[in-house]
Amino acid sequence: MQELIVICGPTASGKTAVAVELCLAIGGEVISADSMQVYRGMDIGTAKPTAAEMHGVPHHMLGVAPPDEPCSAALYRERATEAIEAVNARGNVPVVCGGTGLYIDALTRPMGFFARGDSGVRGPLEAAAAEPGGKERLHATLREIDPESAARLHVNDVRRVVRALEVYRLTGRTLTQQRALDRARDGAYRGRLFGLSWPREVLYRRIDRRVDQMMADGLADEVRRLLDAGLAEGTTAMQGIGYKEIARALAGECGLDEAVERVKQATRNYAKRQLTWFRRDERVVWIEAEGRSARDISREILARKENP
RNA sequence: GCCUUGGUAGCUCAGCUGGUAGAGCAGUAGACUGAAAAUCUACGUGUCGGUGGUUCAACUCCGCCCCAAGGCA
Repeated sequence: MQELIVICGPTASGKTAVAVELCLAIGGEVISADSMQVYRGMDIGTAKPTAAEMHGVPHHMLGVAPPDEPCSAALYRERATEAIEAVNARGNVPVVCGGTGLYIDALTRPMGFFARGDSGVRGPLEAAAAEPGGKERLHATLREIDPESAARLHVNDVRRVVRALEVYRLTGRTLTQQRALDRARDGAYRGRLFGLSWPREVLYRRIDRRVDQMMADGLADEVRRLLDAGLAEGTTAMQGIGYKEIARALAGECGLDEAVERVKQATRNYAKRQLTWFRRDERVVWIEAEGRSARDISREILARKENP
């Protein structure tokens, strides 16, 4: 099974530059693993690498989907797998780089992603959950058909409870049964994950600075362009950090300064969630990034890859 | 100088006819299988501005002082 190098870590940890350095060193091409960079027209707010930052290294899975229809981990895996195989065919090395843990797992772990979301099934379930006592009833229903999942999921985690019921209605198998089937299979690739690590306070300061830079680079204009193009608030893409907050400011709900503060706050919260995700992944080899150049870090990754 | 209103958790504030206090946010930790930058969970001892007094008991009532905002001179 092919081994995939994956550069991961929280937002603003410097993954992009490290991936590029690594590719320059080994003849690689970057496969982005980012749930927001896949959308077209969302560049500044997603910190999509610019042409200058790419240094001629080909990048894939950037801006490959229209922002008005949601992408998904399963869809991502399909497209990313195609991209990886194309890189292989060219005789180059695919280097996965991104902060969306689920997308990385979609490539490197056996995950079924059984049953595409179906609004005909999901809609009524969500409506039922919204009624008084509805969450409790749905959770009780799940407990009957799939006690293990019910025990695993909190009553308030409506999204996952609904999804578990949806999978059962759509496939006739419970989530627990589906997951058991997964365990018997292999993932598409074996992941060699390298995570970039920073002292928390330093990372938070980098985030604040980067948001200011995004504003200077024209984030507000980018959001306005998307809204003018008809992208509705509440779509998956518009739930991206930086987009939902600025959109509200543009609608006059708050000042731009206040929106910027919220973007920073939301980004810091997000970085922390990413850390929780990657920390529990036993495959991740953590690399101290503070005070080091991207090239230096990429050298360490190569060395560690050869001598585990 | 006088009057008024405030001073309670990192921040914004609630509260007590007197029985030593609690929300939201932040922070920290965790979860996560076709929405994942989403969604969900857990964690609250702080000189209740200071100091005297009344009281069995004061964050709560009274006096004085300090600080902030506003008003009057």
